[in-house]
Amino acid sequence: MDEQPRLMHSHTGVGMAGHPGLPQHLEGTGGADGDGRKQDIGDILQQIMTITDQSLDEAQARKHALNCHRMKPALFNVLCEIKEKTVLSIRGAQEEEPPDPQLMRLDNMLLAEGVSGPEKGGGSAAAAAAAAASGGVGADNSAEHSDYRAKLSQIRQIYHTELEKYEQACNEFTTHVMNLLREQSRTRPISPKEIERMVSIIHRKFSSIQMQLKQSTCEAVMILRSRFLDARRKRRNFNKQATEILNEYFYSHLSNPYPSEEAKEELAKKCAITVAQVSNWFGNKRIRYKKNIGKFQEEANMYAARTAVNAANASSHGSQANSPSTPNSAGSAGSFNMSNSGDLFMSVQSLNGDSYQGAQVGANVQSQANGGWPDAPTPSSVTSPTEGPGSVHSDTSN
DNA sequence: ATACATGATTTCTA
DNA sequence: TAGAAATCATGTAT
Repeated sequence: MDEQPRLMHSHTGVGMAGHPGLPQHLEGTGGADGDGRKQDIGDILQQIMTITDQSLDEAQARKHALNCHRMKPALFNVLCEIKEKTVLSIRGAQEEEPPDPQLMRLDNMLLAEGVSGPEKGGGSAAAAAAAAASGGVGADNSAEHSDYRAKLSQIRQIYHTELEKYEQACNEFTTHVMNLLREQSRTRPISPKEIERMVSIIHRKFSSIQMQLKQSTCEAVMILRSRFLDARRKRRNFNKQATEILNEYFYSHLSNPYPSEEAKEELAKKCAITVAQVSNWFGNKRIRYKKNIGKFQEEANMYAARTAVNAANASSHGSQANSPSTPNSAGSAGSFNMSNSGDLFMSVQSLNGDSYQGAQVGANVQSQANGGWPDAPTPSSVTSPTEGPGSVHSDTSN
């Protein structure tokens, strides 16, 4: 650092502070030694022009020589003048960029997903929100959530280290360029504004890289979300017990398989699923049963038989006077009222008749099924829509 | 690989 | 707004 870099100040004019006694006008130095000076300037320019062709050491040496050359201040002034004249065109390129809407969107999303926000909390909050939206399934849900959170924090960590890396690289590069410019300002005039501009260009470049990082982070989060939190994707079949409970209710209320709100809650509790899932299940079951009764006959028989056994046990144990409530659950008796006795009776019948053949019992169940459905399909075999111990039609049409 | 089963979602209707 | 119907997307058995 033998010499301070001399930055060009706007409109400083040709008289540079660091160069007292400079010739104000080169062209004014005519006469005898004019030719000599022209020759000198020609040399300098030639050296400048060829400086890039030389090796680094050579160039360094040449640079030093140029810096020490007696004509150097004069050349510097000429460059200053030229710069003064061309600075307008540079200024034209300067513009204030508005905040990029896409970048803002990415930032917002990363913030919302808890990737770029304050340490923890954000992520778990987002996960909880998403879980609530997807209608969680209780136990195994929390495991998936911790998995989700772990993955999210992994993304978060990668994002932050990458971001830091980019920022560091950006700073390093900026200081490097600024040093370079300062260094160059010894031989050519550089205004602070130019440096500022250069820095902003560098920052723009790096911010576009950052944007790519943000973009890919967003994508990763979206993929993670859809993979872990989209209810459809992570559909799990209910466990056997839950399905049995639901089926038992369905087939023992076949004449009116529309559980009340309380009944749904009860079922949801027993099955460890949500009320909405119970509603879904009954919706699906009703429509699928109705669409293809034949296919469900075996199942219907099975549950009817099971219900019958339960009922038989119940009646043989206690007094049979007021037993016809819920077949298998005392707790839910209150809401399961209508048509229970009919179902039960039928089931018992079919069992007692020791003809536990799919077709026969199926016919029983089916005849029952028409009872209360708003628009149940009426299979030709079914004749008695009300109750049907006697209406066994041996429907085997499947 | 395929077909079927099944829970969830969407759209429509009364 | 609950439920029917159609559809989607995944789970599972073959």
